[in-house]
Amino acid sequence: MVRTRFAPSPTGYLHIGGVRTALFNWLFARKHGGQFILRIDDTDQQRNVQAALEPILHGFKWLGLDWDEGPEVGGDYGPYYQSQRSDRYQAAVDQLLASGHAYRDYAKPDEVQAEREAADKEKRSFVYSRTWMAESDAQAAEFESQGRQAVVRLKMPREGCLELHDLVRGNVRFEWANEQDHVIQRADGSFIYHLATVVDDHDFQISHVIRAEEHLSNTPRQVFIAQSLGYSLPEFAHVPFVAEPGSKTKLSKRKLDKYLKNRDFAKLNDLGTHIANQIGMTISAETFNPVIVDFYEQIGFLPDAIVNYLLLLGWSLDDKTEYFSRSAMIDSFSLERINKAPASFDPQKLLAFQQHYMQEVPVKQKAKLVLSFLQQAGLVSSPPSCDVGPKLTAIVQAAGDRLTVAGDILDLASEFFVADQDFAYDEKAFQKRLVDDNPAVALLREFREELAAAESFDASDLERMLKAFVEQKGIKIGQIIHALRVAITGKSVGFGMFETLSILGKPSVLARIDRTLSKVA
RNA sequence: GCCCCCUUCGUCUAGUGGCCCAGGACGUCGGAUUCUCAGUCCGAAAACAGGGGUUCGACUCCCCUAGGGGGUACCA
Repeated sequence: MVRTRFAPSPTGYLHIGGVRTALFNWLFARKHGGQFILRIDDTDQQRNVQAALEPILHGFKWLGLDWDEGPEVGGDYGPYYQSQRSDRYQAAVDQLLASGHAYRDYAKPDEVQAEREAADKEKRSFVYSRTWMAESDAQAAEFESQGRQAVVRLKMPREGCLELHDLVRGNVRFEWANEQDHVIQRADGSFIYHLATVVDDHDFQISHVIRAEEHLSNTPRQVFIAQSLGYSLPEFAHVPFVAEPGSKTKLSKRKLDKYLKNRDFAKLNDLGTHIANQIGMTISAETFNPVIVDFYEQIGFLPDAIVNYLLLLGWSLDDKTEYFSRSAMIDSFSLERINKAPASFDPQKLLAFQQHYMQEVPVKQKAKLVLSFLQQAGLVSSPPSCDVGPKLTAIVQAAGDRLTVAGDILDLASEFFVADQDFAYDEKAFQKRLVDDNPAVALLREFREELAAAESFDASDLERMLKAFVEQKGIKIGQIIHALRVAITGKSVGFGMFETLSILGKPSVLARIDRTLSKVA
């Protein structure tokens, strides 16, 4: 039975690199009909674990990565919160102590530190002298009488080596002599991650530990713990981390300033803040940026786009397949095809996937996506009045592929939702197309009358009308259409002209032209 | 310092000794379409880190160097 896990710590946000690792775990479990488990790494967290966990669970749900055991769903192997598993960890430590695989160490931190520095000075690798190792209760009592406190350390082998087969890396070899007597329980009784994770993985019967590459070097000590406890070993697969844009350094949420210097990253970030501002979100770079999954939900990305992009960040099926449905990715996923080198996060490619998936969304559904942005921006009331539905459909239809992210609707179509007297003019466009000696102004005046007399405001009828008008005048369509666009939308760019006229409708179009004409005069 | 891992176009990648004077995708540049902007279509430039081996033959195997990254905590 395949059982995989992802262990988020409740930090209040879901990191994009973490999701990628989680995705691989999820995919592998689903592919083999196994379970995907969420375990909460809250050992060093204070209160508010639930509050800090909520956005993370929300992110998983939004992306469609469901878990079989863990918070909210429970399971037979719980508890799934590390903070509730201390008795298990204590039992493991006791067992290790009893079997001689660990010992109480009464060294003071600075004493160990001194040894470390001495080794450093002599250019040899540090190995703890075990000077304050208590081998008997009597010795322990003596150290304690000196006012010393104990930590529990692993009594690591000092010769031989460990050979491991990693499902991504292949065979890896470690010399035991290079390993320290790592601490597994602190002086205050709390437990170190490595101990906890080994115990949990065993208790949860995890079959495959799929985690970030940074844990590769930590694996020997974990193997030592597991073997000393008599556990059978899970398979390991160390996947490369997601790197910074244009770099090989691990992507982190703390180096935002640096990433913002990357053009593409900055562009994505700007898109986000632009939309956030329009919908009145109060944001800070701490909680709202492209490293955090929530960012994408807030500005109207599609989960499928993100998941597909992340899938290909370090994994590929072959030399041509780019788009994967959920079931296709589950079918074709394998650990063996995960790349060994870190892959850097490319905002442009993410956007390209988003564009592709957005193009596939049916108009009805796009209208729904877009509606919430218009409501948040205060352009449409909630609940919307009943004429909004058809109008929205027409707008989304007219927007076509211009809509990449749902939040784009605000730039694309806000003029359709403001009063005729209130839409704003792009002054540059106005100057270019509508200063009073521009011949387009007279044409506009004339065409206004034709529009007023029009019986139909269907896009196709309007197109026929303008073409006839243009032909009759002996001019090119460009000589009036740009002026018309500015006159009714205030902007120099937009949807197809005839769709725009049609969506606005006759009364609005006439009112807007009149308003513009009076501004020209 | 020591240990471990990694290294194909700007980026994501295909490539498991001859199919590769290296294929695809994003991006870039050029062109076409057009009422603008998108989109779409066509085309171009663009990479095997370097050096030694092994082999009839190396992007593919081995060694070295360089570069990058991770670990080395009473962090996870």
